[in-house]
Amino acid sequence: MSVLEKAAQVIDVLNRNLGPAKLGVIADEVGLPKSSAHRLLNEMVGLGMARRLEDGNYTSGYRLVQWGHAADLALGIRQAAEPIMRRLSDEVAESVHLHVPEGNHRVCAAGVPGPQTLRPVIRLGTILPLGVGASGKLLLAYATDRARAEARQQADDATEASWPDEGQLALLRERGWATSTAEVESGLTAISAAVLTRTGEALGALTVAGASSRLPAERCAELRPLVVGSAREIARALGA
Amino acid sequence: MSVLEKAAQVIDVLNRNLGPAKLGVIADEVGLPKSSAHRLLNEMVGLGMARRLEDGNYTSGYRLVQWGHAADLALGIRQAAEPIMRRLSDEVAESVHLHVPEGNHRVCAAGVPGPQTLRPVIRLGTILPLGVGASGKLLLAYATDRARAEARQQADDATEASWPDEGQLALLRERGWATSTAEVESGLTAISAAVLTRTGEALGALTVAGASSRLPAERCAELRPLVVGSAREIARALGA
DNA sequence: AACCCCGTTCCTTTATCCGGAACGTCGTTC
DNA sequence: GAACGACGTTCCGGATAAAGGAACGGGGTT
Repeated sequence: MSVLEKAAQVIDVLNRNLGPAKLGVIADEVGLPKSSAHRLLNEMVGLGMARRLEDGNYTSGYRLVQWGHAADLALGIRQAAEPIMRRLSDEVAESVHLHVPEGNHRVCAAGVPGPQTLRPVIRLGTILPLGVGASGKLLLAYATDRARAEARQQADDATEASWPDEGQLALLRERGWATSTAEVESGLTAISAAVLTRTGEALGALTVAGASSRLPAERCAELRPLVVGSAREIARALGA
Repeated sequence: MSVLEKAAQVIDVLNRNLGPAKLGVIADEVGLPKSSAHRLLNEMVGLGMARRLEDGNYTSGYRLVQWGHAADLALGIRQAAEPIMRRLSDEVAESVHLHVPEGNHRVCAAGVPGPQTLRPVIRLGTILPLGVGASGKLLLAYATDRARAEARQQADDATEASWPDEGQLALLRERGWATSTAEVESGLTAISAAVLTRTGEALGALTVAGASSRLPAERCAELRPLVVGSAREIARALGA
């Protein structure tokens, strides 16, 4: 295993615990001998990827924030989309996500938490499969044949069983929106609208998601035009 | 030179250009033979640190966004401080920064851009020296003797010449605020207030910065209580 | 068609990384 | 207060991954 991969795992551990972690714990979780973990962490501290607190524990370093911020700017999407998403979130009083396609999966590129206590947690950069959930199916409909085939291959049995056929995908492409209930998780309902370029490619999928009890069919129908409208607005803001 | 360091440099190049970069350019800037750069980038793409676009160019990957976001949460400061900073920025119509001490320098931990076209650029994670600028001097005043000595050693000649003596530092500690004009850059004025724990340690320095022409002495005096008040509020929000 | 610029692959040398073992240091227990 | 245990740190020879020169492929240009 390469150093880079190990470093990535260490960072993941540091971030997962959302708090300082001891050397031993890190070494354990990554599956490294203490001495190796020690050497690696020392180097990472030197490069600013990690920090060492006075009490000896390790945490994420400023360099990660720097990189993330810069990468955000490079992607650009977040800056353009978040104001619009925030407004939508206020209007519908639910959490709003934006997923972008990336190879044969999708990545969370922006998110605004809703006012509810029970709400989907937003974690930027999280990878989710195509084909699952409202935005998953929607992005699948716009994906290349190759990405679609790969995504299907990676799907688990349950997902594979309910895989949308060509007709359904064509319908989704025509409408530009999708809904899902209990696909990603039981109790979770989502309404998703495509953010399209002028040429009809999908830049991303804008999604309102919340507890199913708060989002029955009629409420979804109410929300749908708002989601579709905001998605169009984001597309415009991106110059598409 | 270690792989990790090279990877960090590659990421910096990817972020600096704020746009896709070609293999050759990256290899060049990092000072690596093409074949080595190629191998490294391939691995980074595999780990999600970089992405390859259809046209063959490389960009930052989603993993960086993920890490940055998580590191932000881990630090916690930004979440607590930004709403207060946004309000302050609205009130004073200038850019607002928050710097935290880290070893013998300071790091930009949060920022809200002001409405002006001519305004200091905010780049999270940027490292600045102690002792220079309003927040630099302020944080220097609260720094440990060791950090102070190290910072002084690293200072350039001009900075060294105007290095604050013990008396000045004591004054800054007593007041809890500082101003600077043309210290970091000519034409740039800043007013900074310390964010303190209950025990009197500095968690950070809150700074309003803008063009000197918009911030003459009397305007600074006007702004000062607002900055100090917001800094106190952030301290309270952080549970200090 | 010939050329050139880039990216890609290959392969051996080399330098880096690995991790067990031994050591220090602090806090805990008897 | 001595012995123990947990945890971090240092060291060093062997294992391994990284390096980069060289040769190849392919798309665009003169």
